[in-house]
Amino acid sequence: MNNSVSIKDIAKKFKCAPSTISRALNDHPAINIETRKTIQEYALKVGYQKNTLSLSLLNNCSMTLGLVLPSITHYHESSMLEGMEEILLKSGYLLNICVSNESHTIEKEYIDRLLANRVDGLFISMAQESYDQQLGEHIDRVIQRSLPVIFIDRPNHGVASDRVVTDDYQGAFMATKHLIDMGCQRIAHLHGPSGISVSQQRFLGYQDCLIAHGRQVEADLIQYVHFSAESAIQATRILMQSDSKPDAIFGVNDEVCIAAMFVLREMGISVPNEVAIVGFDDIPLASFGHPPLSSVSRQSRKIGEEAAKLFLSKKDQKLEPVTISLDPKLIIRESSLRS
Amino acid sequence: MNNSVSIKDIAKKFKCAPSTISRALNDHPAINIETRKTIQEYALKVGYQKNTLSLSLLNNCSMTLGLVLPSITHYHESSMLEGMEEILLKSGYLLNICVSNESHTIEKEYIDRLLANRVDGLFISMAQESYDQQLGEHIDRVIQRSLPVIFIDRPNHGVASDRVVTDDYQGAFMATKHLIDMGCQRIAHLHGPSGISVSQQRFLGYQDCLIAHGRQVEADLIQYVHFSAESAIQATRILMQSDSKPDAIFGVNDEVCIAAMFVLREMGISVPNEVAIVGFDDIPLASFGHPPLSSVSRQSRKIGEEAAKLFLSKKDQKLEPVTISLDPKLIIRESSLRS
DNA sequence: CTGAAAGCGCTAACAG
DNA sequence: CTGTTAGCGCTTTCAG
Repeated sequence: MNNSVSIKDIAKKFKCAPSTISRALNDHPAINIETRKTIQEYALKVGYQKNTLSLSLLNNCSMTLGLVLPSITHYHESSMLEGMEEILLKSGYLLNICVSNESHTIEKEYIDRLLANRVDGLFISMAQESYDQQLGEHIDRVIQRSLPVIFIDRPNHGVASDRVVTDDYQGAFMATKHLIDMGCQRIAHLHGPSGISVSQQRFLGYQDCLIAHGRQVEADLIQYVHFSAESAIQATRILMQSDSKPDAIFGVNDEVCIAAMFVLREMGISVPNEVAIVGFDDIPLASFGHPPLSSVSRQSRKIGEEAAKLFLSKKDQKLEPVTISLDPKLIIRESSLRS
Repeated sequence: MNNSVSIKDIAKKFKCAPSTISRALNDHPAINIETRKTIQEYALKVGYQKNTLSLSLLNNCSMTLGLVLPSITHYHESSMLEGMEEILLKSGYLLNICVSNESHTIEKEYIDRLLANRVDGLFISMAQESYDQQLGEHIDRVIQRSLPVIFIDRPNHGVASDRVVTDDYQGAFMATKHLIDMGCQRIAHLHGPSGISVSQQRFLGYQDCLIAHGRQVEADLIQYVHFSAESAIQATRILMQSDSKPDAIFGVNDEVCIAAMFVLREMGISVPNEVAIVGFDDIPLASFGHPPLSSVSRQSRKIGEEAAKLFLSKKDQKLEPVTISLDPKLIIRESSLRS
């Protein structure tokens, strides 16, 4: 399957030692400048491509990184990936992407493969299953190898480790505060899947803000959803059909809020006047909702950039674990603007 | 950086040859079953992890693939990626992802890196720049190495090669036909970036359908956009402020249509009665638009699955180049339903 | 049943 | 300025 030409092949052609070719190709000053040129040209002509695998073996460094994510179809994740790519492109790294689909088994399998391929570092947003069942030994194993591991969004069960996150708690607090400021009295929450840090933090921010303003956290006002729009349909209906209807909804992400607005429209309930809405993530389509959706931006792309930079700064010198926490930004649009 | 234990280390511990350890770890029947067990247990205990790089070097096969995409933040791309992952997970492959950001230079750089890392195959959706400037030698070089290359969505300048695509032409034709059937007289098109196959095919389907129904293709009814929602704002305004307003819009993707509906709402123009709309891609949020957006589904996830399967079927036996063309599906929702 | 040796592609130390 | 040699981690003949 592989027709590739090696340094030895070139050496034969020039009737010299492989090391000479190696040096010439690497522009080693000890080699006659003329010879260097000739060899380089020939290499180019025959399409010589350095085999990095051999170097990885030699130098114990593969210039390859692993990224393990529960999914990739949400804007936040793919945008983060683009941020990482941008930084890593310049540093010569290649990124192995692995989608765990929230499964612990798959996550473990992928991590094994990444280790076998000797990635130089690992970025991971843990699968819900791993998180739920407190299964962390597969990752501890990686850390014990003193391989840099950087957690994204979801932490590693409180174990001190490098992390890049948005302050979800603060973002949720800000969103809830904003709804209170708008005069909303009964603020509901579309709660993300339990066990996931992102869901928990957003709920806590919501809860603490209510409490800080002398409000109750009412069980009726909380409905559990997944991160998909579909999952919010039923939840929103239940919310609005209850005896104690909310006059605001803070959703765990934008998708569920867009679905909620859809249901409200169907029910003839006006947004923001009867029900004000704030989402999370600030996906590009948020501003084109009906009405435009207020949302907490978590700077997805920047998370990726920061994670990549953190790795680059860590790879040489071992330092204490660092948590980079980005500030969320509340983007106020019509869906929560009451006059 | 790498504390990893090698087969040699284990051999020392057991005072035997590395080859014995290798065999034991691979469950070679020639090794005493007892010894095998003991060695395997020890390996597990000390966290031995096979170094796949050495095998790649040995077997000329890295179990690693490359995926080069112009971007990853659109649902179509990330969903396709998930489809690929699902298939490749079972076959033991790891996927290197590279986002070219439509730049030829970056694309080339990434392909070089992938080749240097000896990927066993390459999936690519060409950057617009490469496409525009007919720059294909970087990819021809890959093909000449007889490395399997599978084109996704965007073909390789008509050169026969393995491809997985949705039939964009047919999808556009169906969408346009549907608008005609709904009684629309002046069907506008939000045309994607020129030079990109996807844009061209969708335009051609639109054009040919109009012609097939005795309509004219009017320049006034065509506005160029990018694949982002923002880009459609201005385009839609121009369309609706012209002397010859359209009564339907077929957009190159769902994002631009959602933005178009937003502008129409602002202008007080009703959808679908004054202007009917059909998009492309059927993103998850399409059904939650106001009104729900009709769209042509291109089976994004399936494209990824088919591409992965195609690679797996090709890797052993060399066969003639194959084009897998998936049928698009028109999903009719309110945005185009006239009574 | 187990060991020794060669080799995948490359570089770097050491000689010439 | 260039060649020789060893070795990264592993498997696989070929011998014992």
